Amino acid sequence: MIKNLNRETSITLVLDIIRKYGPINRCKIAKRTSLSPATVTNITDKLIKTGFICEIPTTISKRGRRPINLVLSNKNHLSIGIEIDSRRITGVIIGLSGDIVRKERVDINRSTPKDIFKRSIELYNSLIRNLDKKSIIGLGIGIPGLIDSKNKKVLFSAVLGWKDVSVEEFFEAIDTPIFIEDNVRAITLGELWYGAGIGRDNLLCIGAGRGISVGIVIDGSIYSGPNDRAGEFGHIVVEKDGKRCKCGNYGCLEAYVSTEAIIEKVLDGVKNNAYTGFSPKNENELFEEIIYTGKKGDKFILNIFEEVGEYLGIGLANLINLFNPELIILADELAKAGDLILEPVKRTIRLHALPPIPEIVTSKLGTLACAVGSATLAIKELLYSRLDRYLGG
Amino acid sequence: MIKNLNRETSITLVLDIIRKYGPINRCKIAKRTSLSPATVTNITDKLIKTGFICEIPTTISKRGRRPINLVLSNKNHLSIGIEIDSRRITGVIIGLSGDIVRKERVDINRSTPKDIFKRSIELYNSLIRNLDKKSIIGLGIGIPGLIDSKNKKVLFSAVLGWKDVSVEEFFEAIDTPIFIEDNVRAITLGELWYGAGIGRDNLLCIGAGRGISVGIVIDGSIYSGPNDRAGEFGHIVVEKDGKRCKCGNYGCLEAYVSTEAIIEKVLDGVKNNAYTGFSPKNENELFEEIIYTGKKGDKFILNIFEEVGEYLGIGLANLINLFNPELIILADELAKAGDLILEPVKRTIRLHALPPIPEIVTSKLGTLACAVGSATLAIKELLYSRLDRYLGG
DNA sequence: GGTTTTTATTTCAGTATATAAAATTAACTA
DNA sequence: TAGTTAATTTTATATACTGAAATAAAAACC
Repeated sequence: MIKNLNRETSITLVLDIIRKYGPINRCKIAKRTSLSPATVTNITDKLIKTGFICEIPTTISKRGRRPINLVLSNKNHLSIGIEIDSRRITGVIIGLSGDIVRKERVDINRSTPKDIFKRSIELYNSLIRNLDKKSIIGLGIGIPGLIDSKNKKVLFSAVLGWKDVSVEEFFEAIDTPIFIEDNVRAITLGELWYGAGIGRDNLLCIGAGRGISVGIVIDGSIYSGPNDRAGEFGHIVVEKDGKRCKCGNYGCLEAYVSTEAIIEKVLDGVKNNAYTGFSPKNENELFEEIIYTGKKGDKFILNIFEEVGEYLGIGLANLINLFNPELIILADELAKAGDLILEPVKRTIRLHALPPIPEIVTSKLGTLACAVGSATLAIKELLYSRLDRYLGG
Repeated sequence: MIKNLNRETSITLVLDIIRKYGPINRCKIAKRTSLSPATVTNITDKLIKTGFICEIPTTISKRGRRPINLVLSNKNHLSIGIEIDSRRITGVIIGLSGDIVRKERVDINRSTPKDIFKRSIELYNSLIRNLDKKSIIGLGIGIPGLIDSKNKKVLFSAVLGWKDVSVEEFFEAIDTPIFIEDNVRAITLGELWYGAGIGRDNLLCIGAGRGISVGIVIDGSIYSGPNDRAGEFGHIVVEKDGKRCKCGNYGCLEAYVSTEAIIEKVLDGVKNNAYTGFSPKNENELFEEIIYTGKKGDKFILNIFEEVGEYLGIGLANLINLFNPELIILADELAKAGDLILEPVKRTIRLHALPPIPEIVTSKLGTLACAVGSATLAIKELLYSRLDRYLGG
């Protein structure tokens, strides 16, 4: 049990400031936390001794004693993150400040939970070879679908074709805390702590791939809703009595905006002899090929992104009107399209969203976002809930 | 300045529990706050001495010493709330537990800020006659429009026809802290603390009248967004390229769902000899008359509510998919329609929202919601930020 | 009816955290 | 070299929180 609640929160407060605004010196931490400099000295001493943070030399030269900057340390505590999707498993090791220490990726075909988790454990073991096991603080796993992260269950995953899969049992052999999360929330956390969202407190992260959902950051933390069902962006209605969606309803955003919808449109066009330079080659890389052709200036493809962008723009305008975010990050597959999709999106937003229009950017962590974000799950848990175990001994 | 941050937060914690779950005894407070019983005794002693809470006798009879229940006290601290809208000014006095001590309402026609605030001050003085001025903790004012509550400015109000009105100067004569807030957020706060939302932490409160917006409650507190622009529910697009909205765009929810849109539809029908028993009488009470006719079973009116309800249902389904709220409260003018609108709304929601479908209810505070919520602004500020001033001396 | 059990609350001594104020350190400057 | 400025640390102090024991107040038991 936590022996003293206040001490815990003060330490977390300081760590939070260092994470968000580091490198930062003790004086500034004191100001930001409204703790006294004396307290900051006490806390940072402990944190340095336990290896969470370290001092780095300052070169700036004003008058007075030079401030000593503090940053999260990447040396003593490492976290592992694994992204599972239908085509591959991606693993990373990151330090507390989000630096990627190692990364590995394996392609997969099989898709039974048992097979996939077996490959995941192989990947985990490969990643941590030669590492001091004491430095590993946890393993986070990002999985597309409906996740019960508290009970470590995959309730449903359309992409993987899973239903009611309990994750914990598969990882019994691994002697480190395990965390699972829905892939888009993992991406959101990754971008918030270590990516495009650093220093922001209210942002939305759009995970657009086969499905489309939104990671919601409110006052610096991820909002999942009381039943973890928040962020079902794909099924908001943007056109009453519109196109039929896979969910059975009509006019859902996902019916218009998803890699599948785009691929379908393109293939339809090709089949009907549309004027385009696109011809499908690798079954598995269709979307990437479409983007490639689009970026070369293919009018047919450009038009499709124009259309899709308009729908996505309406969806984002709705989000802006509701959430008034500082920033919107476009992530996952669709983000690969870059300006191809961003341009029409931004144009539509200007028409439909009430000002202020937030910045809209693509993912900074790119294809590693989910794995990094998953690793961040363990770091977050450590910094917010498990600190005492490290500070006590 | 707050002398000791930790003490402050513990006291607030305890007060919060008493507010949300009171009447409640010290033992249960200790469990809920994870403070020790000893600490709870200390804190509650202080709170009793300063008149924030009081003990009430317990009648239940189990084994063991009877618990002593604690509740917020209505005796020593009172808050005034005033709602300003285009047709009337409504004032209430409430105690800390939300009990309405007094209420008054005046009709107005004039609408210059100066006139309206003059009437508001008259109302204020009338409300507080014979009261011990020391017991008054503040005055909250709810105003429809875009409010800068920090700087106490009305940036824009379509309903009142105001732009850039600084509120503070008008109330210089009043010697109590003043708070202003957008009317829907005030309603939301009122319902959350003292109305249909008691004990809930994640809910949405739909303020539907001439305009339509949503008060968002996340983890027990109201989310306004970094620029106070969150909740612009009226301008989310539910039908791409749909009906033109006053804002200039097409397909906004507000174009379909608002008292104005309903009145317009009804009058149109009457003009075109629709088969209906409705005939407009009092220019100012049109909407109430429509509801009255509808509740009598008039098919024409019922159909209109059916149509409008379908649009509102789609809007709410979108909110449910995004926010996964525990509860949705329908408030303001449209709430007066009750089941007339709730039935079609619920039906549409079942079609378009992903489960779990939250409870959907109408405002509990009714026409006093905004005034009560405005008064709550002062109470909230007192409990969260001004406690030390009372506990110190 | 008195004793025991149960539960709620309070007392009290001890611990530890935060603070203010003063001291120290470490730079630059005149 | 002394003076100025700014960052950090030291020190003594105050106090919030806790655990454990004590007390209070009820019902249950014999």
